Amino acid sequence: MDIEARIRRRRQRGTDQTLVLDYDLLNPAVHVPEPVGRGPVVERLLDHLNPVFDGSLPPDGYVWGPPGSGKSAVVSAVFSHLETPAMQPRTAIQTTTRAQSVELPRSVYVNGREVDSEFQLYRQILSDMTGGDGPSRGVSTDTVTARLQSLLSDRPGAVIAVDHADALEQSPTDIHAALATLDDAIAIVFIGQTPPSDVDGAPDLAEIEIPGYGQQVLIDVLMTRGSSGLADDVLTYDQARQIASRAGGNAHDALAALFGATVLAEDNGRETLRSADIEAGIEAVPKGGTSLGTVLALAPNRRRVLRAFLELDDTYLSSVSETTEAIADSTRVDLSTGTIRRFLYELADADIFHRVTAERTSGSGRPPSRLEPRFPTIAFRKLYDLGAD
DNA sequence: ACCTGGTCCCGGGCTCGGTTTT
DNA sequence: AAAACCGAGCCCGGGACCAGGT
Repeated sequence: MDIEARIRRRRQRGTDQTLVLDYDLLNPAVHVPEPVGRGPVVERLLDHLNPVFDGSLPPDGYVWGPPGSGKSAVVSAVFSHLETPAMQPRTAIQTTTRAQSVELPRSVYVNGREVDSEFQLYRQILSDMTGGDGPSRGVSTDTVTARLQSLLSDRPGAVIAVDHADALEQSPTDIHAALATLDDAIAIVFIGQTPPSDVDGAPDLAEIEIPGYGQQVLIDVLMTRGSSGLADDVLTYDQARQIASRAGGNAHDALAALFGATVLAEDNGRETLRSADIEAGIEAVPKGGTSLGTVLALAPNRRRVLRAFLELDDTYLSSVSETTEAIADSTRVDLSTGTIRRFLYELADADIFHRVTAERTSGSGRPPSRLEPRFPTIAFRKLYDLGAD
């Protein structure tokens, strides 16, 4: 384990907490370098990327599958390995029959959830290729694409993974149009949940479909992550099976449930997981809900609103207006009621809340609705509190 | 008719990066 | 070299307007 990870553990671990060793290993939004049980999928992705190892670019591709099937896990793992220095010597060795050493295409991984404008998409690619520095704003979108263009003009190009493509405003076709000037210099691998036939531009791409996890593999995922992230023997096989059986092949939901269960046990000062913890952990992850990654990628003020929401007493949850007022009173947020209200409606629109229309008993006007969270609540609360804001 | 909840949109002002002026 | 200026994207505030009820 690297030193950074050791320091992180120490900062996260309370003085007397012996249950959880490393929250990152339980966090479904954090991907591990070696995903469990996805070997065949990794192979198919490597097959697709094969031209990269000869210094040329593969065709554009579309990786798709249901939520929590390991798409991000596999793609981010493979792409991070492409960038390691170990990849480079091989080209030097193979140069005997070639004129000169072959420079491999760069690989770039962009998370569509963290990108909500065209500007940010290109900026993200640019800053990835230049090692972190790039304008955050203050320049035009055209300037950013122009810089990308000049950066790629004298290189073997780049292969770009655009993860969570469903979250982007632009379809693959739009992105191609916008990047048309550097069409020969880049290959894009889109990743999404929507079947290719329903995505504009996707049917023309090489397709890699990822199925959901099987029950047994999901148990393996839980046991592997649990054994490294938790103290010894905390998670039993039966408990892992209990979680897996309710997760419907969704590794995100399963890990979020385990995360929630351990937080509950820890908060109560226990050193083992009880059946009730497991059950409550599962309950705190809505079926077919929104992923932790999406919620954590929200702008800071929206996360604050969500955090404030999670500590409201039930009496303030009967209507959006009541909830708005209560959040406005919270010390966590410093926003006008109008803005909080707008945020809440926007979050409901983004499926982060579900709006339930109340069966009004009296009064006039349109009946109010109350908000129910559609994201893993316990896990979000803990991760928010661990973060610095 | 009237009321309250919900949707939509846009202008102001902020921050950041680049450019021109001092 | 420093300072002043400018223009870009983005967040917040808020208002106009629509929807759904008595």
